[in-house]
Amino acid sequence: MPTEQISTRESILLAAQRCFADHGYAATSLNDIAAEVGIRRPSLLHHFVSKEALYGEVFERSLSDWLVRLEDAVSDVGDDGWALLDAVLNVSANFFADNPDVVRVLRREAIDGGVNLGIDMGGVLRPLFNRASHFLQREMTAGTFRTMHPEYLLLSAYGALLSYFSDAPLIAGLVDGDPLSPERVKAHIDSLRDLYQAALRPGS
Amino acid sequence: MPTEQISTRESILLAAQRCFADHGYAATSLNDIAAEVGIRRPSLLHHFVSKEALYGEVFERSLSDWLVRLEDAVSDVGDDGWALLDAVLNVSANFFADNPDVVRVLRREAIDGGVNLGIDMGGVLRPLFNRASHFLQREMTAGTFRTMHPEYLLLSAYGALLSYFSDAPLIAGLVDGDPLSPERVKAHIDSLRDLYQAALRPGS
DNA sequence: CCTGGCCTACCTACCAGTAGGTAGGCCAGG
DNA sequence: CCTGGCCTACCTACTGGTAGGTAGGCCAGG
Repeated sequence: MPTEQISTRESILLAAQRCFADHGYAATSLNDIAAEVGIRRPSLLHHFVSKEALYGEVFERSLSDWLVRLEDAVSDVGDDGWALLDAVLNVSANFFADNPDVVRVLRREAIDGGVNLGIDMGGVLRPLFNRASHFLQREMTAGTFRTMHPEYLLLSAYGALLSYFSDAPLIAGLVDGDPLSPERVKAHIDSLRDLYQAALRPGS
Repeated sequence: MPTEQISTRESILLAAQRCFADHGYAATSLNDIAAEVGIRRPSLLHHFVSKEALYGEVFERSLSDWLVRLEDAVSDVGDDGWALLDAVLNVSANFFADNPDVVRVLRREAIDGGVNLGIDMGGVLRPLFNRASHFLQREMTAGTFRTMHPEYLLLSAYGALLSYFSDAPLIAGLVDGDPLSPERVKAHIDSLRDLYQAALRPGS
């Protein structure tokens, strides 16, 4: 197997992802990214036609990286509602913990509405959202889950899951120790599972 | 009673809050804010010594507006755990719904870690966080609430509550209708209450 | 009453610095 | 020889911030 040395283009994408995650689109200059890679700005623009194009590629990769991981997880598990829920939680949380830059890029875009650069994040996520919503509805009518409003449940879960990672910089100032350490990430996952199992268990 | 016309300084703060909420600190120019007020940039800098100072004031007001509202709510309600939980949820959600710019400013700062401009958001929130954590712990050992890890529970609730408002631009693309409409906000509050009541009810 | 001085609030004109982006040259490897 | 990848040098647009000036309100002193 060949020693897979990453290309300059790939280095740029990685550096850009980190910068965009740390400081946002506007506060990141192409000089910052180029410096991190170790080249000059015009050389960077040799690989990407514009800052916007570079950002677009970073964002698209971030989103699709998460989605394919999610897709794999739900396809692996059978049709058991609880197992599926657990798989989605586990896969997402571990992915976010391993890729802290991705989640901050996505969150920033979510706040902006994904509109500023012609990115339609809602359009991409909507089918997934509807699918998850219908799944929950089905399991609720089947009696597997307690009946709740599936859309709001989903949005709450999305917020609870994502915020721990996107707001890690703030949370680091609230608790002791690194919130993204394996132990703390596991504790967060366990807590979320416990929360939603208790809330969705039908008896009550 | 005099017709309280707002001062230029106040107009600047309001315009700045909207701009910073919509586009973030770096993507907002003093020209944008000044134009919204209807004055020139140097006139704006007559009222605030620098962009950073202006942002600092906007942020501080945003945070303290929320905190005093919260403080009022918890002081009004007695020592009943469930009522307190409900009050915090209601007051926060309604405040966020009425002040959608505030929550986006705060969320942006949370992602940045509140570090970029010398703002120590964690330091301000930590006492509140600890107080809430101890409250939960007490109620759990007293048997009012089911036993969970209070800190992670708190962080999840924070994320679930806040994200609905901070990510409203994205959510607007996921569901039909304005997520910040009174009906949808009420539905979100009801859903959250239902979720946490089910999760925290001791029997199970 | 009015007049000079001081104040606030605003303006235009300008500064240095930095942004994203382009033109064109150098050079190693195929 | 030519192409890909990198460079320096440059451009225009715009940033936050400053300098200096003006219009008008307030107020004490003559």
